[in-house]
Amino acid sequence: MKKRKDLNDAALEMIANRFKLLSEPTRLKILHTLGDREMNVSELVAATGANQANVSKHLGILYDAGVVTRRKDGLTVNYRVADETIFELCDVVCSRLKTHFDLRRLSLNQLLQDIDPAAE
Amino acid sequence: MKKRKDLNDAALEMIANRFKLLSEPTRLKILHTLGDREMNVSELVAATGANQANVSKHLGILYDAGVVTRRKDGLTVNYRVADETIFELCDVVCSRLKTHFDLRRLSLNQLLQDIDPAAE
DNA sequence: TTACTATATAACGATATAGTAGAATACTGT
DNA sequence: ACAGTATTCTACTATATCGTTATATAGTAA
Repeated sequence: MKKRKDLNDAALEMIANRFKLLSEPTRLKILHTLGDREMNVSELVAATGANQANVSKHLGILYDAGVVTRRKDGLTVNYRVADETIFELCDVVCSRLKTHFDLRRLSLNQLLQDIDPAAE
Repeated sequence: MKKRKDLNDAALEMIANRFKLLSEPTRLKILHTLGDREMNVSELVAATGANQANVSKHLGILYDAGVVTRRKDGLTVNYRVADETIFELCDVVCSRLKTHFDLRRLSLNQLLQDIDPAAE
């Protein structure tokens, strides 16, 4: 009983950690810049406009979490997204945000029409 | 072009904020305790074992983000999950974690068998 | 070896936020 | 009005982490 509770808490913590990975704009930008391609750090720095050390740090975090793979090739290190569910998660959030905004826009239009039915 | 980049950055930030909501174990616990029911703060405090002020604070955060609705009834305040995509997101993460562990278990079994084929 | 490049790491300041204790608010019943 | 209860709000501490600068490491080429 206590054990089960602990297990659940541990599971919740793992799930939370997964979400925390995606809760930073810079990391999301790196992941979406990567897409399904393989890119090295310099390319990611150029594409994202972020600081090199910062990009490297975030890539390290993503690598430790198993979200990206790393392939060393001479001087450069190539990264690639290893966990496709990342994009699935982002899609769900995007859809949700979109419908949210659509609903708000509808409400706004309704409000505007209530205020001045003649206007278009 | 610059405008589009800014827009994208804004979008990424909104998505990141959405994930940040789910990146705290206590909030996840509250949401999963709620499920599809309506519960008041005291019930959530009892069910989660968290501090009352803490539960209230997290509920406020979730309310501001539109994840839960709030219905006042006399002394108590009843909360309910308003954004079902939350559970969809958690499901995706859970599946991912499960397959991850399954793969690790398979690798481990393979390793054990490689070491000692006679053992079962 | 020396110079150069790509990446990772260390150390630091700034910021954000979780959790908590206590005060303040809102409602109910007497 | 008064007492009691449910909830929120207000500081406050502790911790985590982002971004940055400077440095270290690893590979390449001369």
